[in-house]
Amino acid sequence: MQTGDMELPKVASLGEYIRQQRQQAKISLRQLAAQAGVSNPYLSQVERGLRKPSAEILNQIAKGLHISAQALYVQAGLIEDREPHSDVLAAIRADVTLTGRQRQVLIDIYESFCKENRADTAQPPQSAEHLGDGPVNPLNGITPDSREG
Amino acid sequence: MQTGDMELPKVASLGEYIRQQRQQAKISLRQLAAQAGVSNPYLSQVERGLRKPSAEILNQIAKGLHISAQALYVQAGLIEDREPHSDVLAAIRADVTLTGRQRQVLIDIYESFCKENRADTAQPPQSAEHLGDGPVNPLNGITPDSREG
DNA sequence: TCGCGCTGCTTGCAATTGCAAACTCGGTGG
DNA sequence: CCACCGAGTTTGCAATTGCAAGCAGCGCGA
Repeated sequence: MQTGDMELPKVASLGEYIRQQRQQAKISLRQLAAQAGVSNPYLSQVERGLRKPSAEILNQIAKGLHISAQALYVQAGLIEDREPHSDVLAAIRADVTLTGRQRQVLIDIYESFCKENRADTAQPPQSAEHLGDGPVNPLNGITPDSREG
Repeated sequence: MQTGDMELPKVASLGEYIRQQRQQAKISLRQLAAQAGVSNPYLSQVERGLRKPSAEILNQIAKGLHISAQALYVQAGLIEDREPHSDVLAAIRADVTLTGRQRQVLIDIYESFCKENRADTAQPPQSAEHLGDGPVNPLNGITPDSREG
């Protein structure tokens, strides 16, 4: 492929995304490289968009970052953006192993994170209104089991 | 040539899957190669597991086969079929609006909750049960549903 | 019998991946 | 001052990807 005109920006955004996630996780490039099982110089090049990592490397990086490989694939433009942001709340509510109190804690934390991010970036990525904006009733249909001490 | 089929088992299943899908679609190798935008010999090698295609090629092949790229990635072992434990973890991991740190916090909290609850039900961690046939506990009314939807 | 087109497979080769080693820049302590 | 450590980067190099060209087998019409 000699005509490499439009290939660079794609991976650039991927690299920026990786770097962003890494810095938010407060770990160094070498640390992430070790956790992901890739070499540090290569990770550096990937983050700057100089190299286009293979799927395997991408997967390892995702593991090292503790994020889903799908998120990276979407960023890399390798798969279509499925559901922009899945129902974390729905999954939490549907988890029968959690006690009502635990459920409430998770929901509170998640919503506070969403709010934090919306205030932080000052640019809402997509329509995230249906999360904390509306009158979300975390206890709807779920009786707070007082079996938890 | 002695066809050493089992010499390269890793990608073999992926290649077989691609070939299967192609034959089910009733198209020739060259046709699929053209539709996917890859060379025919390379596709041949991929189908026989002699080459490990990059994510881009995989994506193009998925497009040419009119199947989801995710299916191919799963077959290639590049993404987990799904988290065996919970939908909550999957949802958290798939949420691209969270930062890595936030994600880790949520995961940690959720897992600690799970552990806490496991201690309640007195279920030991992973144990090789090939010796005694340790079946299920009779009182498990709230076993984590290990089936995805 | 040829030739033609189609199937898939094998062979070199340019380009790229991914790594080990070495390099640069800042901070800390002797 | 210099040694040391950790951050990220640069530099060659082995291994691999992915392709163009060419090869062998099979069915069909003349």
